[in-house]
Amino acid sequence: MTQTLEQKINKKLQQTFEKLGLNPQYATVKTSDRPDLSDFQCNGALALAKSERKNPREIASQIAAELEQDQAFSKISVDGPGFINLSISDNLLSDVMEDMSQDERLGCEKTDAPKTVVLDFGAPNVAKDMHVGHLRSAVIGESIQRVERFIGNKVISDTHLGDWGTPMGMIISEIMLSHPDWPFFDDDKKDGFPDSLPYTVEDLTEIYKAANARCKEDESARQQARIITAKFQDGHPGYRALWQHLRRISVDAVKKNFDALDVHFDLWLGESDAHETCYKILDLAQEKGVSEKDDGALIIRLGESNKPKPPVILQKTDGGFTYHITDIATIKMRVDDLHADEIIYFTDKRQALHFEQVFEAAEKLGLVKNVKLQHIGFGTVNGPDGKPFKTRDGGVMKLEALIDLSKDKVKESVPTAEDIAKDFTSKEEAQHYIDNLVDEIAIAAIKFQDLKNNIASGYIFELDDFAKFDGKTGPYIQYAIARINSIMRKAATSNINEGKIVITTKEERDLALKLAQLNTIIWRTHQDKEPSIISDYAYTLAQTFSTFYNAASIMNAESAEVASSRLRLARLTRDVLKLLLYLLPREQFFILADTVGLKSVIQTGINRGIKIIATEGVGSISITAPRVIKVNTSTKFQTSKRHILNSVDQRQGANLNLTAAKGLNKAWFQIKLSVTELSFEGFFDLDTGLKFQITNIFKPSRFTIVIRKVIIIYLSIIRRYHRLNRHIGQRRIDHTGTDAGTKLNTVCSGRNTIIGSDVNILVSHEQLFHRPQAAFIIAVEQTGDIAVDINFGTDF
RNA sequence: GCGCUCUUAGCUCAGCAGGAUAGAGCAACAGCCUUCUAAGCUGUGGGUCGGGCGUUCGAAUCGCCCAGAGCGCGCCA
Repeated sequence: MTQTLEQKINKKLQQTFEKLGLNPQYATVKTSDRPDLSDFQCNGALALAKSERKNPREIASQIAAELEQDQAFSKISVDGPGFINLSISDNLLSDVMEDMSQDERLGCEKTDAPKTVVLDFGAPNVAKDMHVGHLRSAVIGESIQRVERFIGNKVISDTHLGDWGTPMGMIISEIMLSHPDWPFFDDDKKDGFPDSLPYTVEDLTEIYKAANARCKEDESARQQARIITAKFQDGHPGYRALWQHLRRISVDAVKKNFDALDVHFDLWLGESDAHETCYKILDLAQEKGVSEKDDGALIIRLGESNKPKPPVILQKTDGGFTYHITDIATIKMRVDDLHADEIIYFTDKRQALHFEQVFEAAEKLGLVKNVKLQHIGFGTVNGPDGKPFKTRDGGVMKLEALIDLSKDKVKESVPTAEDIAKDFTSKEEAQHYIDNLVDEIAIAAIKFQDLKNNIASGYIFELDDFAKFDGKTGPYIQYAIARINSIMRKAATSNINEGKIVITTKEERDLALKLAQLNTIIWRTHQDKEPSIISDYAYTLAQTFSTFYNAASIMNAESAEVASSRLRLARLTRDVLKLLLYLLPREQFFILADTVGLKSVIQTGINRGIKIIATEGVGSISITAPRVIKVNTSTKFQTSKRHILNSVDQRQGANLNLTAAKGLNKAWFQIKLSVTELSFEGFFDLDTGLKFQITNIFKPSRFTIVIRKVIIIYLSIIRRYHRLNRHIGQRRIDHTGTDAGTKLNTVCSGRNTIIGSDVNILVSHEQLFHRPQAAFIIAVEQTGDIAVDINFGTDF
């Protein structure tokens, strides 16, 4: 078993503490809050100062002096009120990295006392649509399931179906109304019931809705449902047979849903399975003398007498069982049959009181002697108004509706099947590809939203933001993996091999230190049952890697040793990131990671907005136009001295008109084009690529037009072309319309300045992917009105 | 009425077994493509951590009070 860095340091510290006769309880380090001062810090001296009645700095100095002898530390200092700042030597760090990179478990500890952990999450109801709450429960539960398994616990996950209550009676009653002749409803029939039902899960939800509506307005229907519920729970053969079908149809559908989310259960038990045990609970309550009759119901009183809690109701006045007793019975079963050491529930935090009651009652019944019960409550998924996400008409947001909503959002930024048809053998195939893509992006994005925030706090579902690929998102993490994969591919072809890790730069050091935190992170996630710890770490690790990646080349390092070392570090980073994504669980993104070429272009061309920034004069106030302008349309702008006056939403053709107001001496338009976005607006011709054209600048003799960066774009494209070995985009630059009176505006002179009024560039789609942003700066000096038309399209 | 949770940058959120200069992402602004995927990197601006009192050498973090928001409270699950 390899030791993690933190463990190694703690061990050294403990020895020192013991040697000095100090309580080793405080001999722990944590990652430094001040990375400028040290790698790790120990606050033990501050804590000890109180009990030892000594000056904390004195204790700290004593410890520091002792540690000085150890070669493992490169720097030890006592700062502030008594922090011990420790920096470790590069040798130790590289040793730890070596261990980690050769360990299958990436240096992560496995528990030496495996426990049986029962996880209760998902909790769908038969014949009811799943809603966003189920989604959170499932995603969070699945993540914890994977973490627990990874650290070596035995996990039994149970979805705990809602398959037993009054809703069942309501549905049976509703079906009875429309098919009274069905054999299920023959009270005397004992067996030989039909072995299938002509219903789909959609039918069932419709039936439930109808039943619900009926019961809401009609007391006799309600009464009828209650009677049927009682008979059904009591074992009425026909109702039971019908119910079996209902349950199966629902479970099949729910399984499909969960599979799509990559959520899996060991057991599909439900409330029904606890029914028999409920009677045992009643006996047990009697035996322990903790229950009493109150208002006709059998209850257990909870809380202190001066501070009572709402009681648990074991049995209703009509003799029916409540979900209190069902949950208590389920605990008993999990303890007796599954030998659970821990039972963890993942539900909406609004159920916190319910579980408090159930746990306390279970305690009183003597069921929790050898088991730890825990309820992890999560916050609600909220809409833009900060309140629980509802459908437009105020109903509960269904899971499928949410996914559809997300898909629609994703579709906005993904090309249509027609756009990519040429890359596939048939249109159907293209459509299929796009549909899958939209599915995956949408679901992955939803899951990411669920896991990136602290689970207890709920979050606002930002439909506009969630499909973005920038910043703290899943794709960011994945992108780091993609880059590493790319490096490794290249390394393999250029015969560069991994080698011993040596620390030569700050960036390497930072990355290594970050990697060394893995074990702590996973164990903290286990302890807190908080997947966002992993998600957060994955993000910062990817960030640290990006900095490392940008700071120095891996393939072209100063020496072969450094290259080999960096390669190993990169590979280790990738392995860690993959593990983290697995634990989150977000494998979907891997589809993105290793793809190159057109499919990548499509997959990644999401939300690349077109920015239009018009700047007035030099050093003046910047004016920002509406952020995203779709260029299948024309948007008209007028600039004044301070701001754009109008953004007229008259869009036609592929023109973008910029108009400066009268009386301006100088006007600048800086137009940033996001090329991939264009490509998805129908101007993406797979054969000819995309053309930009800047044309029709009025009164060319009267002002200067400088366009720069165009050539830079072009050059970059050439480079990409050679590397990708794909067909080159053509390029044509015309200088028509330039006249002798044109003068160069030095302010924006670049090395590739073109003076002209017409520029055509043709770019191919592969290149667009790699060069998604192009910028033109058009500087205009004039006295009258200016208008610049920019055409985007393939047909000029 | 009783109870639970929350309030940190313009927005969405981290940080909370007390610790040294409160962090990210988005948005804004300025740079960076002849170099391993620019979905990126570097930098700038932006906060009296809802308010008050207390405990402490030291409080976003612990306690009390107040304000605001949300949620839950015996026969629905």
